[in-house]
Amino acid sequence: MLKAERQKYIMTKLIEDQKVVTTDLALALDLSEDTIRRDLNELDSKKLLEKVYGGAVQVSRKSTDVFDIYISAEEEKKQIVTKALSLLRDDQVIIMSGGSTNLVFAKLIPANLKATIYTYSLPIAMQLSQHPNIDLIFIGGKMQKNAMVTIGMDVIQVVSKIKADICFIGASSINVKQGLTEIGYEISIVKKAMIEASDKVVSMFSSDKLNTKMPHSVCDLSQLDTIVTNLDPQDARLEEYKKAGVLVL
Amino acid sequence: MLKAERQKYIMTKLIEDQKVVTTDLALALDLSEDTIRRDLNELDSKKLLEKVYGGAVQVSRKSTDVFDIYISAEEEKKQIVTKALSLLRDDQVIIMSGGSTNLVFAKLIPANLKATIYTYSLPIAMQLSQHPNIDLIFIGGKMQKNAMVTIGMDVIQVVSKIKADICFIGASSINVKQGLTEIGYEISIVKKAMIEASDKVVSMFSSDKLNTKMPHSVCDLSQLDTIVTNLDPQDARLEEYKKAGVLVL
DNA sequence: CAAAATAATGCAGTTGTATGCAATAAATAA
DNA sequence: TTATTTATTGCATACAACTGCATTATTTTG
Repeated sequence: MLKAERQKYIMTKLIEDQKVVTTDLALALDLSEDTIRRDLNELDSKKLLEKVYGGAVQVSRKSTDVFDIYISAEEEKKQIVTKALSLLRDDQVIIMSGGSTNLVFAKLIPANLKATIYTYSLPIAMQLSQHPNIDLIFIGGKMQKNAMVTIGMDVIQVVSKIKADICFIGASSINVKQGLTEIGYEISIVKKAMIEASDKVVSMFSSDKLNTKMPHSVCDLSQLDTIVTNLDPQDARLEEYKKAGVLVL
Repeated sequence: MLKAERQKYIMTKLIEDQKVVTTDLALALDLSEDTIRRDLNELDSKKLLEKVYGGAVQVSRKSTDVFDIYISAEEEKKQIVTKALSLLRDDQVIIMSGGSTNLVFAKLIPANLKATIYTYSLPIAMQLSQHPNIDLIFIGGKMQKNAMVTIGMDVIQVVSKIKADICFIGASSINVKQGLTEIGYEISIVKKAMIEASDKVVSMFSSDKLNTKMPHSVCDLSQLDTIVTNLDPQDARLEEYKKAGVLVL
């Protein structure tokens, strides 16, 4: 039995019984108590449980943040979205797609901004529901569960009736020739509708998305007004995008 | 045997067994462990699996709980909703209102249940998006931000078109004369629509809601099929409800 | 087609990790 | 308090993983 497997077992048992006992685990897994203790210490230091004399108990939930989604390279994303905050104005109507970059953006929207935001992403809606001055409208439909966004015709229908000032689109892939492309067909058509519905189109992404390609086209560069990346706008890698008429922040 | 073929085999085995062991794979594929390790490293860097000491395991589905909402008296609520799990069947169409009791219910729905669930509560949708076998449909509209639910005509319109087998309604207040009542007008009409749309109506709440009253009527007792509380069904406080024809769990 | 470049594989030596055991320390229970 | 249980520490052993290198396929190029 692998160590990782064993620790998973311990976590499962912990959730079932609310606690685990060192000696019981050693018996059940046919291992020395020392090993179990080492596992418990490890899991404890990862804050996945709390070690106590004789075993371990569940970790008491924190309460500062409403939810707990892992965001890779969060610092980098903060830098990106901070640049985009300058695009926000009071009384705008905004559409936001899903994606962790947009989620970071939602977290950083200043508390005094008054605006109307449409979104179809659950985490973003959760985040924005904490904001005191934003009118929030969730676009319903069938959920794509892993991404926690709604998709399909219901979404398209609602989006196509919005008259938005600006939309913020997450990007899976972008390159000069094909523009924005997506891995999923359904997401691609939703994003097309977002672009149709908005006066201004902004996309935020990190530089590793540059010059990559996915199967389903969203739009070409001419339809993007602004892109925001972690690179300096003067960076050579962005040269071609600027030539195509896109504003680079 | 091609490398690609081999890696496919590894991925298949990983899904079957939840894990793979380096030495076993080397034996089964008649290759050195080094080669297997190189494969595992490759697949790891593609994030298709997670390499661990001795082998590899499946990529950890984000932490079990995606978010972190404080639920008062969670243990009591667990006891209530556990009783209600017996009402669930495969292939049902279900509508769920918001509320922390329903959220606890959502957490405890067995992983093997296959059903379609409509909801207009963000936390419940987040929770259910973790469920492997549920078709989830979110009912969009304007968000009532403190409660994290959508409300208004958009919601009513969608709900009134659903043909549901069963709905689970959280209760603010219930008493024998007025039935279910709510503090907010908008929520009350959404719940009315839910009841219209469902063959069977279930409400779960703790006993402190019994014999209390709010301004806006939802329905009277005759429209409720089942109520689920923390009390023993034989408890005297539930006598009148049973006389009114409600099934008490 | 042959030659060259590239990739894949296995091997040996080294490094790192996991585990159990024994001795000792700390915490709990009587 | 003492006795008992549980934890910690250092150490030895076994095994897994990594490194660099040689060998063999495979692909690319002239």
